[in-house]
Amino acid sequence: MSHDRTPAAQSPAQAPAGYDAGEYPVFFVTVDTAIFTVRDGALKLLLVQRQDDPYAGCWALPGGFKNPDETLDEAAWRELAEETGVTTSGWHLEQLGSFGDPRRDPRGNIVTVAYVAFAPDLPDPVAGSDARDARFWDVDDLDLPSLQGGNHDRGLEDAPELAFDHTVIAARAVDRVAAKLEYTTLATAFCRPQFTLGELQHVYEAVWGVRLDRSNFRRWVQQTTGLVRPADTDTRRTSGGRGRPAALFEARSELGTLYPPLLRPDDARALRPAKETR
Amino acid sequence: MSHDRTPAAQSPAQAPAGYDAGEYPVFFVTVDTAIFTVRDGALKLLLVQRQDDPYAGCWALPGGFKNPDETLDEAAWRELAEETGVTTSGWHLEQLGSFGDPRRDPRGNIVTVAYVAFAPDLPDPVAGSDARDARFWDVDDLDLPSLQGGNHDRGLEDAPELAFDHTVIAARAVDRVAAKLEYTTLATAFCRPQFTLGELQHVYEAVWGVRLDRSNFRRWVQQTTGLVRPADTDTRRTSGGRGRPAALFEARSELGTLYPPLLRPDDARALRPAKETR
DNA sequence: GCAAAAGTGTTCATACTACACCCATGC
DNA sequence: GCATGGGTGTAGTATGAACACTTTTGC
Repeated sequence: MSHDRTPAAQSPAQAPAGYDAGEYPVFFVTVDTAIFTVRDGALKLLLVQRQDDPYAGCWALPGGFKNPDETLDEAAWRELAEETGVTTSGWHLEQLGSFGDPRRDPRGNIVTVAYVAFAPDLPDPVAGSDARDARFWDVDDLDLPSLQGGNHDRGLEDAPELAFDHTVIAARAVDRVAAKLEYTTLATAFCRPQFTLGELQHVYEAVWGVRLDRSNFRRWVQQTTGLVRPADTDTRRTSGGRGRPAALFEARSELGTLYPPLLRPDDARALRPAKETR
Repeated sequence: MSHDRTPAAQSPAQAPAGYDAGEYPVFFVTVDTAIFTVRDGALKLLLVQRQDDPYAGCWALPGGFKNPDETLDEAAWRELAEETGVTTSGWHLEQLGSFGDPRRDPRGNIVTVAYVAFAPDLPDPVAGSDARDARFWDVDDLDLPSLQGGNHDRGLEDAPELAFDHTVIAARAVDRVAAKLEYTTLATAFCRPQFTLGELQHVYEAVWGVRLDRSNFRRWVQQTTGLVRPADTDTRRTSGGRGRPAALFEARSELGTLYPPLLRPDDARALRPAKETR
């Protein structure tokens, strides 16, 4: 769904009920979602290649128009389902921020509300009817601007060209993910229902781009309340099939605050932009 | 400005340029801002009392309609200036989130983008033409819902009744403030250009509702890079006029990330809702 | 002198870092 | 056996909490 599909429209584009036309300016409202997953030791972002103008051929975050009879969250869930086939399951989906620059869409005044979603590991996406292609991109292969005015345009060869202001949105989204790993249980959202501590550690390492000490990571996870709980089953091997089989754990709650947090080393803050809205 | 003033409208409320009417649903877009200050050792929130229906007599966050020719940030700054008379100075203003429940406004489909602003200490606000009154409220006197499903309706006597979904927005805003003190330089935004370490500590104590050890706070502030810098002037006494005069400091930058953060004690997390978006 | 707030130092317990070492599996 | 990843322990250091003491002002 990339801004070009007709939503289940029921009301014509007049002024919303309750106001006379002409009283205040009106806007289209869209919802765009940055869907992340961790695969092959790297953080991946789902992008769809646009079929039609504007920005035909460019890559964009999946999104669509808000309906008058749904909340913003519901619109994001609906678009997520349409895009990935996911039934409203245990995924984590949260609002990132809104963007309303009048020049952000050449067609006119469109305010978009950006969301961020986190997926364990996904079957490869299918391109929708309005999309030429759809795939997960390694975020390190995207040419995203640094949030603190650093080096945009790193001279990447195969970096896709992004539509609209989606480079800005994607950069903010990547930053949000990295920041939230520190003080929330978000990392478990990238794992399947049952996971090993090694898999969980790989999430942190992939998102932050660092190596963590296995022993210390273990200790931190287990003494941090509300993060994981041992699964009451047997063990299985993972990570290829080598090594000793690992114990399984499961996430404890939906999304909680961690105390103490796991602060990334400050060199990991430099690589991926640090400041943000949280 | 409380949803009822005509913005500097230039385009009639038809579909935005570039699209045919009827193609997609349209919405009004408003901007509401939670303006905080610290006064008398407590965190205060600016509310205006509505003159007209809906919710006449109720208190609301100051806000207004977005214009078609401005970004969301610009709209928030404009409303902030209209409300407080502040020229676009060094204030900190950031987006909180958007709310688009179709039932949030009885007049119809209005999507609002909420902002949070931080003021050092403000001359008392003047009620606008559309407002019956305007004043700072102690956040502890507001009946805000806990974000983690806790105790709403604490049986406060003089708690004002809030319009629309502004209890939810205000609760999220309070939570955002408390969370951002931990790992950003936000606390300095509540201080005047030059301040003492005691004043800075009072900000933390007021927002978190705790007492901090003076000695440890001092040490933390001074060893944390990028938070404060000594002002090159003489000293002055503060806090009433008692005690030894204190050295003055000034904020170092706009809004930075703190490393290490100053984590509030976990009992302070329970009082004010903890989880949040950052 | 006394109260109040600023400024400095010291102690002690805890938490974090960086390793070293053993275990269980596939090949 | 060997490579690979899981699991446990430990010494040294850094960090943070609690508290004692001194200094400078107003009254």
